[in-house]
Amino acid sequence: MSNAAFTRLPGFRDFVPEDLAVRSHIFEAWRRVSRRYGFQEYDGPPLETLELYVEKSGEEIVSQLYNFTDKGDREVSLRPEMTPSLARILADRSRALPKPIRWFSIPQLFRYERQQRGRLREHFQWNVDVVGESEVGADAEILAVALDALRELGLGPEAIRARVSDRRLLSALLQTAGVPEDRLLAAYAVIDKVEREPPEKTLERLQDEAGVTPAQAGEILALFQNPGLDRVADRFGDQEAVAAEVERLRDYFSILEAMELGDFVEFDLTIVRGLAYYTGIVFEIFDRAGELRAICGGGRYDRLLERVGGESLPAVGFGMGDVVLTELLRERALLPDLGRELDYFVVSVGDEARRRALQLAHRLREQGARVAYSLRGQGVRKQFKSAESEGAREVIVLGPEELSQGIARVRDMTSGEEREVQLEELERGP
RNA sequence: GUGGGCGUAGCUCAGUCGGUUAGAGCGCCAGGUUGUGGCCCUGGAGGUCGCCGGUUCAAGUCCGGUCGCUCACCCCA
Repeated sequence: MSNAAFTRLPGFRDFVPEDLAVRSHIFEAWRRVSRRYGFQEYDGPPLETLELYVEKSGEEIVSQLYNFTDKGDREVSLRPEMTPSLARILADRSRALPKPIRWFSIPQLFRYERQQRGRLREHFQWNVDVVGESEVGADAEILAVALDALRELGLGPEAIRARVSDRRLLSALLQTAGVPEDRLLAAYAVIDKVEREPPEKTLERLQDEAGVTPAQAGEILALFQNPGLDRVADRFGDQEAVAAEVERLRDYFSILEAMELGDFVEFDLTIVRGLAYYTGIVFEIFDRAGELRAICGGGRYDRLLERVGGESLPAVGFGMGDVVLTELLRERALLPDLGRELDYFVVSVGDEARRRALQLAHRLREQGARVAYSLRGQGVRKQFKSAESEGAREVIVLGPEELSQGIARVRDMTSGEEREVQLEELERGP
């Protein structure tokens, strides 16, 4: 293999033109959709103080930070997620900004952990946030942005689905079912695993970790075995706290219905999300086949800004990574041909024609055309081969014959058709 | 962090029981006479067989370690 002296760091990627083209394809879709919804792009530094993450993100993230001590003896970390930076930035200036604040970013994020499929030490993540709006319309808008971007990339409701829950509802349900308030987080952790663990295990863990009786554990488990907002309403709707949360979620779903995105979304109480700062509606978007990790995850985090020392502002947002998304698009053959492309390749015959060809190329480039030619004298056959491999749509042939008539021969490389065009006309442009 | 699988050319892979100078296809470069690409023909470059050590007269092949990749677990941006 390669000379082992210089290797890429594990979990990091090179982007050769072919790969960068895929990345750009995705970024461009993200930016287009962001702007369509009226969001503005921002960025921050990739390196932050370690402190920014220690308490805000939860213990799980902290143990996987890509952190170190810098030369000024500062404890620093490459950013593992964007939200704390956003909170920090807004803490300074949110007061002066018109609300709601609608910002997006495409940061490169880092984590120090063993890489596996869909999970590297570095990735790009599209972050979209609405800050300063507590109503459910903001929650719906956020999910709509995420879904529209995926649609833009060719993923319809047959390919992906958004699973939505609400921490407030879950908390109300769990407390109604007997989970003490100080055990809620522990209960979330159990529920997060409901899909992947056998029911007996869940029952056991609910008793051990969430501190409920066997009967209560059974009741909680039943909630997840019979999902559906209506069922929840039927069973617990008489509880005021639960009823209010159910009502809000119904609003949320009806907004998405109105946006014609209803086919993508479903209520799913097992969606918890690991991050400690979520406070309301949370969601994750998955491929329907269920083969890949989550493509996107987000939710409401109403307390984070004040915790970072800013104004108390409600916020909702999501992150969508490039790694899993690229895998899914590749799997579904949704990546367009992103090869080299040239408008013209100029082929010249002889020295005099070559000089004229350089002038022609220069003028075409001034018009914005993508133009290339052989950088050294080569036979016509060879020049045509280069034109082919560089993806030229048309080849312009300039030789003594053409020069004497003031024309150029233009060959369409797809059809093979060739026509004569006045040089002046070519240089004047379209 | 724990466990499994895999490392031979840029890519996909072959390589017999351990035996001499490690192969193929694709790709790349050059040529097929300075007027026409795709197809075709000819030639070429490119490998310390991931790395280090061990066994052996002899290691791509067997053993140990290590690094990398990968899958699962843990966890989840």
